[in-house]
Amino acid sequence: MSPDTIRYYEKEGILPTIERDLTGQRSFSKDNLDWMGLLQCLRQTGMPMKEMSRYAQLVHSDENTTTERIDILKSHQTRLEEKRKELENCEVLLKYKLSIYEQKGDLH
Amino acid sequence: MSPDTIRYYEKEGILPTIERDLTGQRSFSKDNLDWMGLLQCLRQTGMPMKEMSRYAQLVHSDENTTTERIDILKSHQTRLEEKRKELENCEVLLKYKLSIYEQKGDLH
DNA sequence: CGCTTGACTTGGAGTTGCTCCAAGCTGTTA
DNA sequence: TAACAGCTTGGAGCAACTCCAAGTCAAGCG
Repeated sequence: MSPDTIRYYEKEGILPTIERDLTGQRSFSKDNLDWMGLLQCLRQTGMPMKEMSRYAQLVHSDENTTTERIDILKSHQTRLEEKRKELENCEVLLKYKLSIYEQKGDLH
Repeated sequence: MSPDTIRYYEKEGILPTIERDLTGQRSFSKDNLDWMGLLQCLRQTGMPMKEMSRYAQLVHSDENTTTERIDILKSHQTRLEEKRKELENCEVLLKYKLSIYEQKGDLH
């Protein structure tokens, strides 16, 4: 995660305000790093900011928000399924195109 | 593909200017549709516009651009590999989180 | 010790890739 | 005939970064 991205996430409230050392630079706690790992994982695989934001809100809430959190994670699982299918389709198409280029050398 | 996206791709030169019928609406040829299918496939799986743009340019070029086209497609294959790994990591993490929610009910 | 290099800090502007909007035209269906 | 769906346009808006200039600081090197 780039410092720019971190600042952006802080501003959006998805990351907590991270502690600074004596010179004013961010110093990440183990907890911070774990949370950032999860965020990165979710974001990389296409969860929208709004959903991550909501999840962060739930995590920091006092109330029992377990069921909604589970809903969010499960709906992300189905998103992963779709992404996997897209990847597989694309792989098949690429292999086909490449096999044609190897044989003949022209076809878009 | 939404009409908005199509217009955008036309403007960027990734789609050719598509023929219109008597009433001025786009009428897609089989060729158009094939090409759009490929674009959608590549885009969904994370190829940047610039690269698609370059590929489109090569396809419409008179010269023999086969080797560069192959390079582009192969480099996209490795991109797919990375994406697959990201998906798998995320899947593992989600399963872990969900298992914990099911047991205990709290952990971000 | 001084100097350079590199990585961070800030607010704000710029970029990518759509996505939506208002206003208008066309063909279909009731 | 009237309403409706779906297209057309240029241009505005949006998500999620990404880059920029100007500045601070710590470590490494001669």
